[in-house]
Amino acid sequence: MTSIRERNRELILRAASEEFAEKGFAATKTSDIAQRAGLPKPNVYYYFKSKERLYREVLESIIEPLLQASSPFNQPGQPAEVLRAYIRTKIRISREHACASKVFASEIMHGAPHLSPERVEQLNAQASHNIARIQGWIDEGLMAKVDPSHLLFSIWAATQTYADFDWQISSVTGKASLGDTDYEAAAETLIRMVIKGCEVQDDVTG
Amino acid sequence: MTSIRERNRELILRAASEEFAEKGFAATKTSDIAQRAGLPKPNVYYYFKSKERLYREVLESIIEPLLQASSPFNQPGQPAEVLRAYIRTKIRISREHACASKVFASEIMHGAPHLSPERVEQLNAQASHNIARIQGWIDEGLMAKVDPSHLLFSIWAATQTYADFDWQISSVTGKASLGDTDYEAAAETLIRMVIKGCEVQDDVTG
DNA sequence: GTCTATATTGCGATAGAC
DNA sequence: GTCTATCGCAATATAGAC
Repeated sequence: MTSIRERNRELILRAASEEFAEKGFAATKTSDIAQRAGLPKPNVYYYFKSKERLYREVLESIIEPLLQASSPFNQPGQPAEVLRAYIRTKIRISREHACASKVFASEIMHGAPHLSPERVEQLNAQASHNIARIQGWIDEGLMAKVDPSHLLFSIWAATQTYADFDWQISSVTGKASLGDTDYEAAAETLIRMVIKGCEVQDDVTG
Repeated sequence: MTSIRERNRELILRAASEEFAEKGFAATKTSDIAQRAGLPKPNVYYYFKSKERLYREVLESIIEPLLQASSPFNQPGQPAEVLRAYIRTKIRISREHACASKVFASEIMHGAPHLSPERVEQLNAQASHNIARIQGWIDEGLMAKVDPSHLLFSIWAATQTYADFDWQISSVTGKASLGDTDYEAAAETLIRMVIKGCEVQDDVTG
């Protein structure tokens, strides 16, 4: 059973994600969020104390999926399998959590002023773990000697870009929005660059 | 001879680039720009009519370098040469025009509301040209059949990321700022992924 | 719990002295 | 051409009726 409270909170959170993603934190008006949610403005303040706390909740909503995306790195598996799964998951997040993803990117771009040190530490720890795992593969001779950090940065950038720069991608491709086949092509292209480009040992492609 | 006028304009433009890059358009206060430039606030309005016009000038300052970056695609050359030169130039822009680059990214992320249709058209035309050139190489059998658009998006993302997400990169690597060797490693890693990953014909790496 | 009507503040922009 | 002092407005936040 979903109470009115839960329902309204959900409506506001969704509207806020969209508004913050479109215009950024500072440029977004709480009245616009309320309007998009179909509720009067004071409700926004009633459910979420302030614009900033609402923003923090939107931000928080993307962290869990983001950490989850690294799960392939936390399980046993061949390098090619792990990297493939990771890239596919990252692209899926860009697609399914496009708004929150964009809000997160904008936050990071401006030095993460609203992100708690704990969260930052958590994300960094996962990143360090992934980098170490890649370095391990290199040491075992399972892939070429590339810089693991820069490899990871490239994967982040290339997957995030489908959420962050959707406007540019639409503008260049002429498509209003990307479909299944586009995301499939995006994943294929990046996976190829990583697996072949880094000579990752792989039973499928050699 | 540089007049006071030119000098002050330059000071304000530089300060504005930094402020806009750090906080985004809406969150930036003209008083902060003035303070950073070491000038009183009304001077900002005297030289640049409004906050928005100042912002547009900052934005404009990155377009020329950005279009310039595609020059390898506008000259004859082997695929590997062109791609290598392009990637190196894009990374250099991320480094040398870090602030304006970030402002541009933020603008694009929010749907380019301040960018003139002419500029958008210009950038899209160049992008289309680059994509067509890559497709040409594929048709000639000079590289593997990858999706040229997605390849280009990946290159944009992976090179821009060093400007846009500098905070994250510092945070993960633990370095306050990247040096020559870091940018060199970044370029090497990406070039490898593109050339090897897309099986671009190349006399050097085969 | 919900919403109308209002308080408050902070910032973009300018008038006018030098 | 430059800067001090101030206006006006827009947007966050709330008091208080229902």
